[in-house]
Amino acid sequence: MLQENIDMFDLVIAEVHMPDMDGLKLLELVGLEMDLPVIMLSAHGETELVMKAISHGARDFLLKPVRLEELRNIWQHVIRNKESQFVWSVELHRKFLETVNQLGVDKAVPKKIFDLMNVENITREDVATHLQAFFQSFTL
DNA sequence: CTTCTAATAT
DNA sequence: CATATTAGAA
Repeated sequence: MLQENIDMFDLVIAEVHMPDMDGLKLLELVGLEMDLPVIMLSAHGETELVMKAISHGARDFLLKPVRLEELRNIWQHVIRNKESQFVWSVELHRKFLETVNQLGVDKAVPKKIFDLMNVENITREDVATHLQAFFQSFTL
């Protein structure tokens, strides 16, 4: 599945002990052929095993039973690295300001600014957040 | 149902 | 601090 559809996966969580393929081998394969974080899973926390997994490139090592919280944390880390954080360059901010002025401060609402700016890789939410921060800094 | 916005989380 | 996410209002 991985080899056919890399794009569909963000994260691999693999049991160390598997019927046919050794979890460590999978780890090596994935690490070698694709750029996916792999998390190893096992019922036993033998130091040797854990260290082996880590040194083979595992991002983390989970012990069964896995608590929901751990899973949550890991997922969030993966997401965070995956989607780079939006950054307001000086030019972008300039454009933003122009647009706001053009609309009139009272009529400047995220959707309108967003539509008018017409910038790639930007979302309405990005604009909304920036607008919020902008007003906030203004009232300081 | 979409969008806004204050509050809150990261 | 800057940006992201959420909740509840509009």
